[in-house]
Amino acid sequence: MDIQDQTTAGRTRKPRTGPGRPAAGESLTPQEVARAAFDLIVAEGEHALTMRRLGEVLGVKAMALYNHYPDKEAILDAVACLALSRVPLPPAKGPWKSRLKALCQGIRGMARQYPSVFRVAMFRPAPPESALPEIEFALSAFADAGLAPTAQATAYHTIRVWLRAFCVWEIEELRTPRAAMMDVAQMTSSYPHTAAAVNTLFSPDPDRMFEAGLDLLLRGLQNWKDR
Amino acid sequence: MDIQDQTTAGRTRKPRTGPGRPAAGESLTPQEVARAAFDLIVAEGEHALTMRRLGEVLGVKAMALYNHYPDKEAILDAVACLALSRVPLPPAKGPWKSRLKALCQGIRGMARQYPSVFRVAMFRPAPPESALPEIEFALSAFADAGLAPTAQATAYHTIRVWLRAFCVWEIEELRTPRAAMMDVAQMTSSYPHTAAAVNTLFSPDPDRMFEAGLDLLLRGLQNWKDR
DNA sequence: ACCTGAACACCGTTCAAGT
DNA sequence: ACCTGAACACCGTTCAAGT
Repeated sequence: MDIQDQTTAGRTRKPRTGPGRPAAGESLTPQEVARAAFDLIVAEGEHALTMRRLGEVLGVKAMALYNHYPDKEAILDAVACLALSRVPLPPAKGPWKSRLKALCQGIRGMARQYPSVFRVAMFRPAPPESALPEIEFALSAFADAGLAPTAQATAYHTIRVWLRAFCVWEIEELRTPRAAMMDVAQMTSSYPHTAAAVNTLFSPDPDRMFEAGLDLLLRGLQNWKDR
Repeated sequence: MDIQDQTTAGRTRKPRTGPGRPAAGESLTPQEVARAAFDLIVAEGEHALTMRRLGEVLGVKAMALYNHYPDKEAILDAVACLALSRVPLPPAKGPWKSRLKALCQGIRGMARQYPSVFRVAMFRPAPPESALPEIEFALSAFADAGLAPTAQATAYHTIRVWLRAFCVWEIEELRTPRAAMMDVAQMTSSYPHTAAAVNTLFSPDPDRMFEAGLDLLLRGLQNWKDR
């Protein structure tokens, strides 16, 4: 799935009446705006998304955007919604643990591919309907694990919260150069357990952390009848 | 448990009386600036923390702050560090599960008491040394659970990530009025598992979610030797 | 209906100048 | 060493005006 779309990337909005343009595209649409915002954040980071800059990309003055969204916040919501729609659902086959792992890996993959957008979208409330397929997929797997409906919902919530935060952590971890390790060894002299695990604590391997965290959660899920 | 910081709680900067000027010989300290920023965010929210406003609170012009911090980002880091220092460590007695629960409850309590600050501090990298007591406390509990050092570190990381994100979610959940429930029921007609758990999914009870999530993680920890 | 220019009320930060 | 005034290069957003 390639998200880069050259057809809209460098296009400047020329006066309508272009015979090549779809009729519906004679003026800006909210979709176009959201898409351009998404691409802009991908290309230049969250800080680059300003109303003026976004207008420029769309060949329009900043003020024109207010014809399609009430404010910048609404545009960011739309970006979050767009990001959510890009998460692929794996096939609903195989053991429940595999299905859940595949789902989580898909979300993590999106986070790694578009880290800036993921940061923005992360804790922004998205309209429920766009998340329903993902929710149903997860709940179905939990059902196969033997959980009652309420427990399914609780389990989904817990894993969702962990996964989103893990991805944000990973993005930050990969961004910052692992340089400031300095003399942690010295500081931990009076903390024996910390000293014994200092490498895993202060130079964690994201892949291992992902596997381990997911494993921990799925282990806890086995025979989890009481919630 | 009282989170108020005894060492600085009562001490306010010698009143720079009114809009007046500093008494001769007195000058701002980084501590004072960080503390004022903390209080300002608590009182008026993150958006209220601007250099000009913070200067005003301290009886000083905005530019004076740059004598003590290189930029606003550094001030936010200091606020994060301050927040971390407010988390009380429970007594290191009793079964390991109880100790971990108490630790998590303490952090959650801080989040609920200072939600705005918590949001700011959340995913901001704090200097490791200020977190060492908390880390040692947790690792010691994991050791009692029978985990090897590497597994202790992994478990700590996973629970830390989940807890931080849970608190951010809870803050958002409590802030937004549970009004937009609308006709989810209708939308879920083609998603049977989602429909069966619709109440827990879309009107979750934070307390129950906290208990359940923590329980899930601690359950997964039992006999978790392989990481 | 959609877009623009100009303006408002802000930002963080730099810099030269004061004490 | 610490603080200030003025200025710079931005923000999001409002509003009246154009088409």
